[in-house]
Amino acid sequence: MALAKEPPPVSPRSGADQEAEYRAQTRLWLRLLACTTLIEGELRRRFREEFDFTMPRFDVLAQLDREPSGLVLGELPKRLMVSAGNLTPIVDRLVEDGYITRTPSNLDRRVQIVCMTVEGRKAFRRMAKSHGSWLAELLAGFPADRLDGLTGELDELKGAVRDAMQKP
Amino acid sequence: MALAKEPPPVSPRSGADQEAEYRAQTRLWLRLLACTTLIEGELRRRFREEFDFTMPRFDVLAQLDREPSGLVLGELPKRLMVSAGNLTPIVDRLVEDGYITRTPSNLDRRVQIVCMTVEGRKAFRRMAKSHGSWLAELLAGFPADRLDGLTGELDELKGAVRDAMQKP
DNA sequence: GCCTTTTATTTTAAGTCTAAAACATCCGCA
DNA sequence: TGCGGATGTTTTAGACTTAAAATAAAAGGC
Repeated sequence: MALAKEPPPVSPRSGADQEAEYRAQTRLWLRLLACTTLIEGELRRRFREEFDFTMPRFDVLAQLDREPSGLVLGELPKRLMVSAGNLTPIVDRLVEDGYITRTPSNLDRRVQIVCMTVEGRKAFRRMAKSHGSWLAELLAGFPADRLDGLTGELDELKGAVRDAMQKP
Repeated sequence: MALAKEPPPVSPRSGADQEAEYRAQTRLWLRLLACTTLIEGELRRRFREEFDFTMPRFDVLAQLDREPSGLVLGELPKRLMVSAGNLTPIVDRLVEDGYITRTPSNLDRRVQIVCMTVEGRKAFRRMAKSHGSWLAELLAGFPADRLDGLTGELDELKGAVRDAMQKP
């Protein structure tokens, strides 16, 4: 297995190279953060202005929309990557406002099942439509034929980060 | 002006195509958000565990580190893309803890100038070093020779979004 | 059948964030 | 000089966020 020979492929790496990579990584991170912040801020603003709704609330509805038979409450924190305690007041308010229902399971009284109501589903569809067109408007200037390529790169990035977090 | 002729280059676009682009845009947005959330959460966790510090506080110090002569307070919200009101308590606490100073300008008594203290600078350097190595650790699995390419794509994306937000 | 451990959820404390209102000061202009 | 509008900052009200502690119920070992 051709290993040796050519100029050091990996190990005796110069400090300058290391520094350059650090900087490149930091630049990437800052850009990533800037893009997300920019888009998220604009979407949040429109949600608030148009529907007097917040993104976390919308995110919960989006998950439930895919599950006609409802979802175990504990599944939401995992899917939305937020803490469980965080969801309690959000779900509370969605129930209060009539968008979803929360019913305890008969098999395990610790577990609750949340399910979208008919009105909730209607409201969600309306908001999702706007959400899609806002996104289209914001991303219109980015070439459509490179959307998937960039998504793929980000997928790889996500996988790499997840792996790095897994092992330690 | 050659407008007509060839198979519709832009307008009579099929609904299916439009739908496909919507989906591609949504996928991109979700991936972007997932990557940012993942990395941000991990960095925040480490900041808290290692230094009992938060990222917004670190971000403020990072800005001031680049400005030896200090910065007008009003510049911070712009650079960090957060609201002004948000910074007040953060700056308050950084002053309280001795990392920075806040002095009113003599020319304009509305304006305040914030400046890092010696201890603040020392603490920042220590944290920035860890921050860099954490990032390197998290991004280690992503090919180094594609960092700049991805950063460039994100730059374009950011520009496109900014343009879209400018004109409305 | 108890007792310990695990699992699902809520509560609490502290911090971050925004939008909008309130304050304070400055500037231009008559 | 004094007034009206612009600008810099803080305050307020409301929502989200996490981590950690508390509660409640189930599961498993003995």
